[in-house]
Amino acid sequence: MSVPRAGLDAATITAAGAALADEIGFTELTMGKLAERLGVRSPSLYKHVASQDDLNRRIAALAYAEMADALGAATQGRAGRDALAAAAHALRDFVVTHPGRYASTVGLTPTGPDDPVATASLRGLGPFEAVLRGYDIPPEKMTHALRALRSTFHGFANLEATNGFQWSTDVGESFEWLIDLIDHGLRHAAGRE
Amino acid sequence: MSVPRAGLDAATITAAGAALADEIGFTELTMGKLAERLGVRSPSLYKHVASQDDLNRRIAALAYAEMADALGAATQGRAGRDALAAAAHALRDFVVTHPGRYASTVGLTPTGPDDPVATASLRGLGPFEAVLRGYDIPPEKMTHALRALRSTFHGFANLEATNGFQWSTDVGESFEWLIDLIDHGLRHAAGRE
DNA sequence: CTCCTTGGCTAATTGAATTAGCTAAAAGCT
DNA sequence: AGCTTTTAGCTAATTCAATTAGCCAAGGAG
Repeated sequence: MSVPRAGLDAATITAAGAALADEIGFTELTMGKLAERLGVRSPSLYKHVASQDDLNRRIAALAYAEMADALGAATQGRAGRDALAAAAHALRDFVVTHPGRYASTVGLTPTGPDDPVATASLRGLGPFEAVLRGYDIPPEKMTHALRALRSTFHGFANLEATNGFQWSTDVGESFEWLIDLIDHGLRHAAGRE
Repeated sequence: MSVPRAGLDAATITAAGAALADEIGFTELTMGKLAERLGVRSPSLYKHVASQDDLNRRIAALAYAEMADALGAATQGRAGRDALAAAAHALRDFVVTHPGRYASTVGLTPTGPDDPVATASLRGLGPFEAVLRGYDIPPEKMTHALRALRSTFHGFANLEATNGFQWSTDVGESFEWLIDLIDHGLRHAAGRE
């Protein structure tokens, strides 16, 4: 009796896992549910990914890569406050649209410098670096500025994603306000010594 | 044969859980390990807490309360950039000293406005509000400013806690730089219209 | 001293990850 | 086409943590 193969591979599984995580929530993602989604039994997944942790890392790496692309596209041809706002909005959109993917990136400690997660998260910084280039930050301060941008926008995204904001005051407005705050801070930083 | 009771209650269990989470990592915290630490069998814990999720929420609420106390103490009698820096450092210290407690607060969606987690996290904002009072922020912008502070410092703490910073450039220095950035941003916000 | 509530225990259930070992599908080779 | 080898998917079995059921004694109330 011919039963054709499913034709799975790590990339397909990772993509399906990311999609499912977006639908049902990252913490709800399970090998069993993912297998079912792919029309396969859970042990079969282990022919392509080593473990659930491995799967999670692959999803996170994918998410970082997609974020980098989205940020890169959004900031193309823009500079200064314009680029900053575009990057911030692109990141926020990504988190809203792909909550599961985003959650996969939160709280994952890279195992080492060669970990795909580490590499991908580094690559995700590229667009932020491009944004900063428009601010004349002294080169030796670049790292600080980069870290500041990451902290700020990931912090906001994270709070928003977990319902951390309680009152009803418009969150979008707060976001614009935050962009202004950072813009002025960076502009000032460009000036000092 | 008299076997004396352990004399547990929810508060004791929560405290022990928080301490254990700090030691072995929040994700490693398990009902079994916690029970063992308390010299009791795991089903016994269910006489005091409803589930692991319930336990996690209690730990998170405890963590928020402790953070609020630490921030409050640190900012006592300070104002302006001074208060800002004190709050930021206190938060960072807390995260470094109590990684498990901090992790418990990340990614927990409050179940409702009456959720102890929600209440405690709100209470945790008090000190930030006090800091902002030293900046003459227009009252209608206060919410935005509060959200900005939370985003920024939680974002930094989170990245640091998960090894998100890769290069060796001194993280403490980046932290100081970030404080400056926010300080100038807030000062500017106080001025505009 | 007796009754009643309640905290802790053992045994059993459930659900998810993961491993072992089998078989047939693909892919290569002649 | 036939033969061999690799490998993807399957079922069965294991492990481990959460949780529930049901028992019993400890400790407080009268």
